Amino acid sequence: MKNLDFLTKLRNSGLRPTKQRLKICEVLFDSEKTFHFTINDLVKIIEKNTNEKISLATVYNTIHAFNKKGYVKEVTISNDKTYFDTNTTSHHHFYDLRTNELIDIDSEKIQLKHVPQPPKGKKINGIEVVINVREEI
Amino acid sequence: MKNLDFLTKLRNSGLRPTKQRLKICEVLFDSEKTFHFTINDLVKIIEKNTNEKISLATVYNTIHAFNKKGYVKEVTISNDKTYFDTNTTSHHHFYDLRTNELIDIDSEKIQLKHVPQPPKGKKINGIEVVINVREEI
DNA sequence: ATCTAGTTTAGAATGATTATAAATTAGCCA
DNA sequence: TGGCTAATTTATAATCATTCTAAACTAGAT
Repeated sequence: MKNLDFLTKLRNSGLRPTKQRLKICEVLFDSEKTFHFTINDLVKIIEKNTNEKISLATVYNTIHAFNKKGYVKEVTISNDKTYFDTNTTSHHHFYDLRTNELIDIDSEKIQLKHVPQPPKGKKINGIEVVINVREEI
Repeated sequence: MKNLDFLTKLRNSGLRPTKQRLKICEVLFDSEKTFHFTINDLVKIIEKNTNEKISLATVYNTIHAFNKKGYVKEVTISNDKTYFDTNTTSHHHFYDLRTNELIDIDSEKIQLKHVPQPPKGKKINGIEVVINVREEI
């Protein structure tokens, strides 16, 4: 994706294309592969990349906005840090309990035999499967 | 379960049966049904129940010890609070995104068609399925 | 009854996240 | 283009869950 595209992508979603947001787009979406990150990871990547400071608050704001728009996806894995994923397609994860490493599992690789009936008055909003793993002994 | 049993249960696992730990056992394991709780929930329940203060640190310590022993189970659902479950059997959850309510799903109700191969050198340590739900519109 | 290691405790420290409010900037309009 | 306004960025403070600390207390052994 080109920088121009990020500009229109942002505009189209009602977000002003600021220098900071364009940089964040570049880091997140100009990569061959999708990846997982924390807010802190992202700040470090950007600052190393640009030699400029970016405010933590800006990164929080932007990532939350992107999450709402569906440009990134929050992954609920750990209770002490929030991870995000640039892979927004439906998929699942291996999670290494030792190293906190997250590894994608393609959606097709996991299928439930039966999807249980949701509680009365509630509608299913998504299914998350996490397979915890450890290094073999 | 009787108080005497908690005493031996604690002793057998190398935990001294203190007043605080016995009270925590009573609240957690003397219930008809299993339930989900946060540390704060538990402190409130105990203090209402006994009209005495219990230190937050004690509850953290004890629940972590119980978690290690497998007497409670940590549930990874939310990024901002840690939930525990007195149901330590293998099972899964509905999670209401609006109300943060957790509802058990029996293990038999959920089966994977295929369990994917774990990454090289890693061993599967457990599978967690969370079905997110919302109130119907 | 005494001693020691295990526990409890209040309060401080930490670390992620959110709130605040002042300074800056994008986009609009004349 | 210049100026206006609302959106955005920013540093910093505030919040909140959790962990740490070190002093006081207690269970269980001798």
